[in-house]
Amino acid sequence: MAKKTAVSLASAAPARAVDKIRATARELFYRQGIRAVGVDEIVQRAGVTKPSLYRSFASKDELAASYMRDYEADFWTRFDASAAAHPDDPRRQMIAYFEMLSGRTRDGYRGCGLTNAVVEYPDSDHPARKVATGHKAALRKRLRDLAKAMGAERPAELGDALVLLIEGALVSGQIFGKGGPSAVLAQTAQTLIDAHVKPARRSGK
Amino acid sequence: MAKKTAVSLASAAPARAVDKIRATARELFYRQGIRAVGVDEIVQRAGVTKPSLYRSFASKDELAASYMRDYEADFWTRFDASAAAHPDDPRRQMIAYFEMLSGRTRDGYRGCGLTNAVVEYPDSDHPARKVATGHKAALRKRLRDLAKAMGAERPAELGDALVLLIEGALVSGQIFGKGGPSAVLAQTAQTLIDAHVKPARRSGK
DNA sequence: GCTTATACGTACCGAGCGGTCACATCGTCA
DNA sequence: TGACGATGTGACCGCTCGGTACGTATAAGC
Repeated sequence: MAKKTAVSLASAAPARAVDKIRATARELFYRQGIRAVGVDEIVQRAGVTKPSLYRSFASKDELAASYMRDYEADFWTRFDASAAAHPDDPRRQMIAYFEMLSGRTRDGYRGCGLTNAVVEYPDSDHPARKVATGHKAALRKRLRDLAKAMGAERPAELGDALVLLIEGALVSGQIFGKGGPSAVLAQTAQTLIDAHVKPARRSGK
Repeated sequence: MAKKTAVSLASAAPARAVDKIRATARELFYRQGIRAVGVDEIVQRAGVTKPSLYRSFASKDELAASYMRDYEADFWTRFDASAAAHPDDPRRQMIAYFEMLSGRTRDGYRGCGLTNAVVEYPDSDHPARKVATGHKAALRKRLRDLAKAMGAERPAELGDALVLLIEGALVSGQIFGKGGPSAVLAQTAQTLIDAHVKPARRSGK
């Protein structure tokens, strides 16, 4: 009842099988890990059937790769949101991201889906791992560009230091849980930036 | 031939089944991940049989927990070696560890077995995860103590910053491989320590 | 020499895995 | 009305998973 026509009325959920699969796989893969979740569980929780899954995805590995792409898109959405809050101030952009991340990695955080996938699949040929490592390379470049924009003396070094810090926060969140070391995240980033962006023309603080 | 009596002649290898299982499981679990390795593969590569495994370990999960304990012992061996090289100089001890770690996380590094296990097993009841998180808590405390010994103004904060850095290096090593951000590891640690251990009485540099 | 305990192997189990098949059903648009 | 695309049904595949019942070799102890 009341669930009829009007298919393309923007977000008037048609709820296609493939979309339900993506959403469910995403939730289960992220929460429990990719290897730990079977395709049967996915289709059951999604309320669809296995042939529907394999009509849209060539294999479980490809579904995992698709999950990676979706996760990556969300990552950049969050990352860009921090940047958009402070236009023309790369330093504040960076700190804003770390503050957001500090909050995110505190509670029942399960880490970064992309980092977790790299850990789960050491084989560099795995489609999910390829997406994940590609994203990390892009993030590394982005941080280096940001470091350059901040006026760091050696941008590549500051960028890499921030990579280490971010990955550390991502993984420490799920190791230590609530009272974990992520509380010092933003302050630590601040310290590193201060050390690399020396004297003249510091925007924040 | 020549492989008879003399069982307890110290290290005159009797090569018991359980030892071969531990060594093989360790190698496979570390390289491929715990979930990715079946008990059949372990016993086959170890040259033993399944009942031999289950006579020494209650389950695969318990074997994984045993692997965690072995890995942890090796971790502390490496950690203590860095410390022993610079007695009575906590600052140099810490830097020495980071330098060693920077080298380790460069080549075909597969990350920290303990961290990887936490990622693989999000369920906090899993025996392997319990060992791993227990170890990480001990490491955190150890770093805090070291920060205190260095004379840090806020030891807990420096300790936690170093936790983030270490975990970041551990996981970045397997994400980025050879040219990864671990190259800046020791320098970054130095920067953080310098910022926390303020003016008077700095040993190194 | 016979027993006993220790250490190990052969063969097997039920269940779940990822993946596929032929066919039935439903709603949509022409 | 008829054809089409998307989905569900239910059965099935070969394989691998973690785990076990039971038989066998060996070396020490009396």
